[in-house]
Amino acid sequence: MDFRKISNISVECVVFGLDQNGINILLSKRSLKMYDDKYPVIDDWVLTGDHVLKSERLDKSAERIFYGLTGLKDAYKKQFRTFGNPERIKNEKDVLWLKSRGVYPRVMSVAYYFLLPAFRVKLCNENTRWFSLDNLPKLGFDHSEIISKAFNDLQNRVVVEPLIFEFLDDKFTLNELQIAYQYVFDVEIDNRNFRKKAINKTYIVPLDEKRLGHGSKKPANLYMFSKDIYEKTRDKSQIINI
Amino acid sequence: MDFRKISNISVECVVFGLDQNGINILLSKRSLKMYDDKYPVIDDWVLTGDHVLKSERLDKSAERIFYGLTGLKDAYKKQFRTFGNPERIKNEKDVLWLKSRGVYPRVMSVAYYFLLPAFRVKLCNENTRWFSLDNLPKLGFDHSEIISKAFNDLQNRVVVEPLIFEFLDDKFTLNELQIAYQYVFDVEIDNRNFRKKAINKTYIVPLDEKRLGHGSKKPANLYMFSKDIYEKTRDKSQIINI
DNA sequence: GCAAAAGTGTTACAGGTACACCCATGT
DNA sequence: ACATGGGTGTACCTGTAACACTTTTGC
Repeated sequence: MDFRKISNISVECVVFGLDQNGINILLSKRSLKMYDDKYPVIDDWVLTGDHVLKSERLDKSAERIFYGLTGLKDAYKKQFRTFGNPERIKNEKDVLWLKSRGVYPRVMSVAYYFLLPAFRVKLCNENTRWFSLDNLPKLGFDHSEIISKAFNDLQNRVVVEPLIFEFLDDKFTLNELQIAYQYVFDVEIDNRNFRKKAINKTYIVPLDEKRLGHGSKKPANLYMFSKDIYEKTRDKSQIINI
Repeated sequence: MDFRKISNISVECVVFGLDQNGINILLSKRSLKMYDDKYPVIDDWVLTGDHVLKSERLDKSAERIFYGLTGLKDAYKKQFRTFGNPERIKNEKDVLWLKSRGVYPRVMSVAYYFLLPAFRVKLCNENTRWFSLDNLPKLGFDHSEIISKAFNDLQNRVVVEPLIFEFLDDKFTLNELQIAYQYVFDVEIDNRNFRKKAINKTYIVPLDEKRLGHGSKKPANLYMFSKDIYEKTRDKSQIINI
């Protein structure tokens, strides 16, 4: 195993976490102090990434970075795009940052996104925190673009693959599922119609278990997603939406 | 402009071309002669790719390679994945090939696919030709995997975006459209139902023009796709397939 | 006049949409 | 007893699936 870093290739991670208020992104603080400890030259937020190691698979690299960020090992991840234009880093601060790290300025960033319910991440320091997707701060590098491309890919994929369940706990209520869809597509869904549809899906399996609390007084029935049934019952006829 | 090549980053192009018989892939011959001109050590088929130039955008690189291959400048292209595992090239022949080129063995390949009607490409030498997607030869490197990932991404995307039209001429008949869907999803579609559906889409615009020939005796009505209308009439309510 | 693809209509059923109130429980 | 989210039913309508024959033209 060769642990040296490949100087011109990095992996960047977009972590999407769903909570009651919507979709959030996990960002890290970037700060650079030069003349004065109190007033850093750079003090903003960025996605988390790192250079790929010489003998490391890309997926492993993404997992390593994600683990460093969240302490978690299992979450859905998707490599969705590589950003590598030469003029990608042109902003003065970004150039300064890279120089301070001695990095060659044209870096290919292989970008991944991760999906999970936000509560799974236990934040333990001030340098990492959630930001609401629709209220992001100004980000360093081209990370705003990376996030918007990631979200776009996510929206497309949710139509076609059962990714929505990645945002939920293993056991979830139908209302939680509905809310997840609403946030992902920024739409309102009729609750009665949604439940009918959901209950008719064989791969959304009702459990003999209820959840208390969560603001409600009446306990809600829990369901789970069966990937198994999903794959067995999946057919192509839905397809021709033209 | 710096025309030197980046040694560890390449772009690979998967060119999908549709014709009457289905979906085809454009491949290039790879051959390496060492001891004997008649019996090359390597003589097989691969995707076309090249190293990215030092000051070239990734998209431009893909366009340059595609142009070299087909002589065409305008075709739909999509960057769909980057392949860069260290153990990606392990086959003896592939290692030999790279050595003969003096290339560093861990290369990140940013992979694109292109969509077009096959007839647009005028083939002019023996080293490039179409192969039917479901009857590919044994390919060098990990190119089989790249193609299958590309096709998979394509199938997903066609559900969600109007990519199917990229496979057709600007003016097309409804039967051609139907056949395109049939090949992409490997399904049979009822012609009457399909026509009803298609005619009801406002973005599939009937033209006052007919096409003769093509094996048929009766001329077929031509249609065009209006991206404009598509985008204006697109709504999110189709979405919740769960 | 025949070969070859283009084009057409109806019926039955499934699934979607719109819409407003009662239920179970904790406090 | 009241506040809170959980949960339900119906009528209408739209869209889909299944199905077989006629039309237009070139040869």
